[in-house]
Amino acid sequence: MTQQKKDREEGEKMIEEAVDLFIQGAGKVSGALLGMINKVGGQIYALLFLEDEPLSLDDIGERLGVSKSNVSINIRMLEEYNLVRKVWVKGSRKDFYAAERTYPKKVIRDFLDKIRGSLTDAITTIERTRAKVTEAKVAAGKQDRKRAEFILQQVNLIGLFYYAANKFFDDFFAGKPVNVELLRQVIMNPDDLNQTRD
Amino acid sequence: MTQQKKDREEGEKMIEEAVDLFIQGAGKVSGALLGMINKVGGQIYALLFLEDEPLSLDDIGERLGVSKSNVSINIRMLEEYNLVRKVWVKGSRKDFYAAERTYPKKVIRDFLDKIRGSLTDAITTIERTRAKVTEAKVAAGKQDRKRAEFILQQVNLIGLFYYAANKFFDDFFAGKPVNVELLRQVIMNPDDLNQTRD
DNA sequence: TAGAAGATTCATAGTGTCCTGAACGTTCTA
DNA sequence: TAGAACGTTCAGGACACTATGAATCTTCTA
Repeated sequence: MTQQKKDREEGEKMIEEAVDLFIQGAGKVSGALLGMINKVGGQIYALLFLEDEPLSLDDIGERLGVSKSNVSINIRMLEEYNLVRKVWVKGSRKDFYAAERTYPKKVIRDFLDKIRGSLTDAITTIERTRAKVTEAKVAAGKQDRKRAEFILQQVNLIGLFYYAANKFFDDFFAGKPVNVELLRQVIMNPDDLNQTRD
Repeated sequence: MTQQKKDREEGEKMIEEAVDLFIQGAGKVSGALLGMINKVGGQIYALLFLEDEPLSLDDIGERLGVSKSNVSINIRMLEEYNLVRKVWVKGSRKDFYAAERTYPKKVIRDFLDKIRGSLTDAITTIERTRAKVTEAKVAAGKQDRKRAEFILQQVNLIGLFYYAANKFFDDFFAGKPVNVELLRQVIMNPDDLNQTRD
């Protein structure tokens, strides 16, 4: 075997190792994020993303060391997320899949939407609580009225953050200029702002 | 019983219902977020947050309908997050707890830090993959060199987003002005940017 | 110093998610 | 039309997370 041929084989091996690295990383990150895509889902996407040619379920399962049924389920999820599309390959009865190249757009938007959903939930809760306490205050005796006041004050305090965060997302998605200062002020302590100045 | 007294009792009942509402919402939101604080943890914090006086483990467990051991474990977690502090109450041997009023600052920062951690992981993976493929390209034969090129192109593509997101967070925490446009461009489709203009 | 009061730890059980191989249904082809 | 080639579904098992009551540990006090 010539030295050149040895080099070529070494090169191929290294490429596959690099892909493995990428797949592994993708699995880790997907698994960590808000329960949208699980580890194997992320790995499948990563594999297809680095693959020029579409792959079959068997290809994917074999490459990732994962059962075909698992691949089947996860790839359907990826399809629903529009992260992957079925591709027809001439002369084969198998289904082949290729990665959509718009990865971040879709996933990240869904990720942000999920956070937004939590913010909306929080604000709804805040509003409802405020309304109910305000109503109760009217009927309440002196003692309870004081308690109601305190609760309202606390609820308003917590509202500060959620409204700021919500406004940030709204503006961001609406394409408006966003005011980060509002959020920064609510999140950071003044100390932190000073000490991180460079 | 006078009408006034009835009103007062009604008022007190409504206030407690409002607090329940708030607790319920807090549990839901906590449970949904990145596995930092679980449902009961969120509920405990919510309860203490609306309570003027500090509460004991027994108080909390009874109010939330949850075992004392559960409260014990969760409150320790809240203490570690600096969301709650132990308070000494004259004349009692029990531990009492009160909510820190700095809620959003700490939790939200940890939340963002967790996202940042994922971004860092992703970027590390991207860098490593890039390095390895680049190295492999040298030794590779013509065929593999093409594959290496393709992989590099793909990795760079995905890097676009992660670098933009990472820069956003860095600038945000450093107190620098942030450029949201970069992120917007990577996440949004041009269509979306147009159609959401108001 | 016994035991009461309080907090924590532990073994156990419930729950949800994920993965697998086997069973199944469908479509093609010899 | 039998059977091969596929993809999907399903029952069961592994695992992580959470909640519970009992057991344990610690501190106070009668």
